[in-house]
Amino acid sequence: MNKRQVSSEHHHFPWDHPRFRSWIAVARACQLMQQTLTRRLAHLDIKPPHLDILVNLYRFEGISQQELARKLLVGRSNMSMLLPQLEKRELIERRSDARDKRVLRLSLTPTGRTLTEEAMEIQTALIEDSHGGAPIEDCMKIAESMERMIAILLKEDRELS
Amino acid sequence: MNKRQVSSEHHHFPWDHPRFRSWIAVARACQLMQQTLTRRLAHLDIKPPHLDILVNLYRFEGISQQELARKLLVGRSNMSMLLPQLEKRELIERRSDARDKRVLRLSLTPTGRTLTEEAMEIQTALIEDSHGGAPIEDCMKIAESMERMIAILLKEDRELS
DNA sequence: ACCATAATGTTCAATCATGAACATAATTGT
DNA sequence: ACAATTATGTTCATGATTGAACATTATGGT
Repeated sequence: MNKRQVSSEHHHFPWDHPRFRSWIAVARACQLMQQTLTRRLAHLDIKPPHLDILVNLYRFEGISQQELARKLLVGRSNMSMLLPQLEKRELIERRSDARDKRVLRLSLTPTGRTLTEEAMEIQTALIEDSHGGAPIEDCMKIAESMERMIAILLKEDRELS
Repeated sequence: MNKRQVSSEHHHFPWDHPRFRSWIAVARACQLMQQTLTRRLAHLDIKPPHLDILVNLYRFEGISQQELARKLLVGRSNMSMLLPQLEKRELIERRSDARDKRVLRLSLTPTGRTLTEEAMEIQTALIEDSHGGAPIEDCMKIAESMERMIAILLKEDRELS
């Protein structure tokens, strides 16, 4: 059915659109995934936002707070609130850059690295579990679709700044 | 040992797993979608959580707060916080059920209905935009995958209650 | 009928995320 | 060189979400 026809008809509801239904499913799956991950991480005393940070520090040693915030699609102020907590727990370190005195370079402590590895195991296991043995090719196609969407949405983002 | 070392059979880092990368993409897409939707709804003075509520009231007239919370995968207390706001703005009504004096039956006011229709247009348009003309069949496959995941995760949910 | 249990909704304190306003440091244009 | 602009990080007030404790009402077992 044609998009234009659909949107000009009288008796159609958003939830009758395949794209709409599909997107609702994606959103609900994300929500559930977050909640389940929160439960499974509870015994490590970290939450999904912390894990996101730790994984990125694991991957990109020496990243700045700004870069980190951009990768995570959150505000800088969010990092300013969360990172000192992780620093107090001695999971991460913040050292100021000699060249640019504005930036703080982030890295994991040995303790933080160990914790991150444990947490990543949990996350990976959850992702495997929740996929229930679905074929890898499906995953790849989903990833493609999502990355296209991300590109489109980021473009809109940048256009209004 | 080289961090970047990856065998074709065994993935050493989470981000080398197709499922992991795919899931990260899904999560980021959701995040961006929420942020964009928040911006596009701003002039109506509602946010995505409010829209979720309104759409469900549009669809399921007379639903209770408990049922609504279950559909939205949020806590009952969340509804107790948000619904009075919408009621004060005269977008919804809450009438107590005669048969069961515990439950409050929810419905949209005419104003609320109109606002909901406007907001749903915006949401539908955003979903269409962000998909960038991807084929409907891809959407359907994604929906299937997500619904399978939702089923699996809900099962785990119920098992520990 | 009666007591125990479950279901529904509210309140409250705690936590998370955000944007605006701010301070400091770097960069650019002239 | 210097003023204007941009970039980085912090602080603060605000709003969203949660879970626990609570009050009220239904339901079930005896």
